[in-house]
Amino acid sequence: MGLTRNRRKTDPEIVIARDTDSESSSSEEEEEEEDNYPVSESEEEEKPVKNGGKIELEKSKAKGKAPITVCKQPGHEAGFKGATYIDCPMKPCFLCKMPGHTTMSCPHRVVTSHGTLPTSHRNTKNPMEFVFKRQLQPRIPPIKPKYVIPDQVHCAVIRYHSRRVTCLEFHPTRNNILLSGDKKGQIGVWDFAKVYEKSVYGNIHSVQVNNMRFSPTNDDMFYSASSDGTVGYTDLETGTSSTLINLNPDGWQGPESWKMMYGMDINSEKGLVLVSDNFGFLHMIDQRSNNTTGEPVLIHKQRTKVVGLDCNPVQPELLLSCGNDHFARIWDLRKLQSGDSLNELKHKRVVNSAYFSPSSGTKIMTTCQDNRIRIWDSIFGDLDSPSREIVHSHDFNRHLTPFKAEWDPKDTSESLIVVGRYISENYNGAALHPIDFIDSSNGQLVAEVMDPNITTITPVNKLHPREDVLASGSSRSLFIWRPQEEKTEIEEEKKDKRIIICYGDSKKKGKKHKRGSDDEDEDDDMFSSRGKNIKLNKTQVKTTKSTRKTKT
DNA sequence: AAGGCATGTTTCC
DNA sequence: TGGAAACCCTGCCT
Repeated sequence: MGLTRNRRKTDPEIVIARDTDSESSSSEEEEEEEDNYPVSESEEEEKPVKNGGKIELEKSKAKGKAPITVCKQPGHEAGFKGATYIDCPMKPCFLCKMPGHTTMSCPHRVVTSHGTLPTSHRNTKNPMEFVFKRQLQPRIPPIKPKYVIPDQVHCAVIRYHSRRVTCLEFHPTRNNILLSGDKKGQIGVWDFAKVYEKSVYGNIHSVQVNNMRFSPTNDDMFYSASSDGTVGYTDLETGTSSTLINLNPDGWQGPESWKMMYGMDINSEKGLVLVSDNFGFLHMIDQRSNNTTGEPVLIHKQRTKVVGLDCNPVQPELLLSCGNDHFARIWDLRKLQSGDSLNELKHKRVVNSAYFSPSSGTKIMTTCQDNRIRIWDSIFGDLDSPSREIVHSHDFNRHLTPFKAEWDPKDTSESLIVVGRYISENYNGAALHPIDFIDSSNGQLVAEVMDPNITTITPVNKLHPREDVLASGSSRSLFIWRPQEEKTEIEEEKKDKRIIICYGDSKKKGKKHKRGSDDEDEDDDMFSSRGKNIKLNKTQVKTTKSTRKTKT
């Protein structure tokens, strides 16, 4: 049953254009931009001229050598043996968090149905459910379209950001413009059609960008919410930015009082920018005046982060929020009052994201830190328990941007979702972290997308609103994936020029990386060095083609 | 070039 | 309740 393994069937097409004309010209361009980066944090100053964005694979191997003892029992350990993770038998399964088995033998690890849990005690006789079935169901095509999976790296900017990517946003009308925010507060604007056209705005925020939205009334402007406690309103072309809210007008008074902006969405009907903070409050900005309206409303537990906001695409007065108090909540903006949500969706752990389905707005999907994606098939039905729970590895980790499962906005059946996977899989000796496409209506894994050159975890993913394009942020790099295409030789050639490698902090001290020195093995970028590594692994199995997975 | 460690957030007790 | 422990895949620095 249609599990397509979207791994390369042929040689990886992406070649790093090192020392070619195109590449060096790109690096010139690179420099120009990077000179404009403000160096805001002192730690940045101390960076060495050249840092090793080196070979993760070796690292993980190294890990095997220093096993972590995770229980008191002597001899019990956990860690990587090669590319395979071995768990401590005393700990609950790393995937589903249930005791009694290890990750390798987890029942949710079955290849085809990536661990859907059966519906529990659903009340199918609920009248609202009936109404839903009669009135709304007919609008949803019963036959699922054939999924087109963007499974090939089409272009990339390696080490584009100086810190890990935290959020992505496609331009609402210009198909090839991608916004990316990072941990440091910088925002990238990349035209991925003209691959080399990109810029980074470093003075909008001082720390982590958590969410970005384009203005529905002016395509050239976007909002951004940041952990610096501000909401920025920025001109896409010039980077000229104004601050619409600042929750820390008196500056740093210690961690107890420092406020941060997390969730953000726009209610275009009312012309409101909705933003949520780390103290449990919702703030509103009037788009016309660019000023706050009304008082902040407590929508989640006091002093907890409200990480996500989502306005219903059909009924914009319906707001979905989620946060660290283990709840997702549905609100009616017309009668928004603290404690007065329409519904409370309880979770076992922190809820990283909660989204209405993109076209009908009648489904809800949440990503929770208990390694489950939850689906409610109808907001009109029984919301006490989700319609489905899909066990999926997307653990919280301090080094990673929290994972969020995202709908495919183009899938009219509202079932295809994309989400990065935390736990690695042994693909012919290489530990890779695929990006999973899941049919959320049944939990089936539709495709696992990966590239042997990307060995980092990819927690940030977004599907294009109109085209078969996936954008993903992995560590400091951005990737654009498209479906496999017929390859002409011209295409092949072009591909060489589709990967941009940024030498990041190298120039901070006015010193250039050793570009001119005809660097033999100087590829400190992840794409090429990883590629090499994979080759090593391939030779082990005596083939230079196919990185076919050897999973059992 | 292998190893140390800063880092933040959540859960545990 | 607050303080401490845990943390499985970062990335930088020595």
